[in-house]
Amino acid sequence: MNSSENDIPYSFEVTATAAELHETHADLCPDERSGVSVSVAGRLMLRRVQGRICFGTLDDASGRRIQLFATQTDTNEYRSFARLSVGDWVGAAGEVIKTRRGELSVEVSTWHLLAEARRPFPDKWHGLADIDARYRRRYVDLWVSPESRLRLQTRSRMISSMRRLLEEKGFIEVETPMLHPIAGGAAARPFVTHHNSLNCDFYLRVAPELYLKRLVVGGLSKVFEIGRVFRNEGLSPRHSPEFTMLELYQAYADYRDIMELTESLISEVALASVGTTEVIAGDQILNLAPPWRRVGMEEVVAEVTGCELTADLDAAEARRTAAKLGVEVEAGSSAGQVLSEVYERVVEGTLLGPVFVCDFPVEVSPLARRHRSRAGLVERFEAVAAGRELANAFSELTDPDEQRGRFAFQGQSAGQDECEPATIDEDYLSALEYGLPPTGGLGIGIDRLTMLLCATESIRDVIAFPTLRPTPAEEGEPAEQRQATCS
RNA sequence: GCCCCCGUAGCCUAGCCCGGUCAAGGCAGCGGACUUUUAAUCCGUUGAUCGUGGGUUCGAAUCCCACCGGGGGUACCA
Repeated sequence: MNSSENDIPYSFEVTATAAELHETHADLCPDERSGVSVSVAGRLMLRRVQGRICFGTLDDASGRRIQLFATQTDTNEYRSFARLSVGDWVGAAGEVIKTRRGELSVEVSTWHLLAEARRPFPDKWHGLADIDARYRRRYVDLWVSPESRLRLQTRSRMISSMRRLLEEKGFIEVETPMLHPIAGGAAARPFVTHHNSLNCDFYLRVAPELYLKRLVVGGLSKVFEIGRVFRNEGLSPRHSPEFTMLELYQAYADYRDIMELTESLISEVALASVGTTEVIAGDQILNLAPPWRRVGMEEVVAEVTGCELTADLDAAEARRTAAKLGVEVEAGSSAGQVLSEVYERVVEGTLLGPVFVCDFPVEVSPLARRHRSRAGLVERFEAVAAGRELANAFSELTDPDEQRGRFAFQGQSAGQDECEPATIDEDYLSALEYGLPPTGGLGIGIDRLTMLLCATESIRDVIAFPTLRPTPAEEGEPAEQRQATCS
């Protein structure tokens, strides 16, 4: 089609969606007319010209499609209509009818081209098979692959129900900095960026944890944040350099309270977003309805491996047990580190769940409070479903002196890696010195939860625009030049 | 970072293993027929230096090397 912008209207009044029409006119019989006039708009996905009549399939992203029925006698500009391309945006007005073959349709009397698809759409039947193209040109993928659109819709419903549930429970949503002078709250390699007028480097946050707990010190006793965090590490079907986390903190609560909160939150979010607590995990089905099983890490490791491996074991003996199980550990590893390593390597992946794996070794949990009765462990749990970590939570460590000691210990091990800034967050310690009440904290990976609810295996499927290597065209002019023109 | 696999017209694929009328088919596009189609159908037709660059060879989509992009695995990831 040859169209100029002059031919395109500035607005178009839509009076019905395809989904609404299918609902309202479900009882129309074949070859029956409704007498109702509507106007619809969307993308033309198929077109069948039959001489003096023409059928088109309109997709308006409402979840259903509606057929457009045009005839030479009744349709304005019929000849042009019959020449529309697959992918063109069309607004059409006319009576709702059912064709002789029983397909609900809008019999087009007037119509407008709303946007021309100048680039050809992918194969109407096969769609986009090239995975790279699906991620790089998601705007095409969303039309061609309904399941892609569905996943983003599910994600949206999930997050909005999560907000609603937390607000109902008295939590307030807050926003903490993304630019951190010190990358804290998780042991991940950060992205570094530079602020020109302050002339200093910042790290993109790897977790909001330390700032959220500062707010609890400040008296905001139930806070949560849903936001992006950034980790400069490898990509995989389960890891994206930027991903979305929910973190929440509740004063006066311990990790047992947080378990109850977690299982109710996740099961209700599942109900609200996919309508069921049963989700498919490979060839199995798991049920997210509470209560979830609670089991100690030491117990679940014994259960799965048949080996007694506890945090208070002699370190050398623990390492021998790991070797027997085929798990490589570093030479000087403590029993707690070995326990955690064996759990992650051989146990976690086998757990269908949902299950709370509780009481982690203190060495791998620098921000969690010591267990009230078990030596060498902390009050921490991970929620596991389909062999993957869904949530991580603990009774927060509130003692500033012990926190300083834990940071120092982490600094020693992190110091071996020259890329890891091992700076201690003195301001956070000072916040603790002003007093953090007993607090329970929780982190949920939103992308992983979406994957579980959508039964998909790749994190890229639940992120609209996943991180990819830029194409040469996207890299554009060199950074130095850009900086010079901006400053 | 390392290992394995993939890259053919706008889209989906065949050909690659055993180099030589192999650059093929379908959809889309373009021209034509058609008043009830559902990936409409029928007739005709345009379109690809086979990811890029080297090499081997009389001859390479096909074999070799490097690079680019992607996928999977692995490593890093309190």
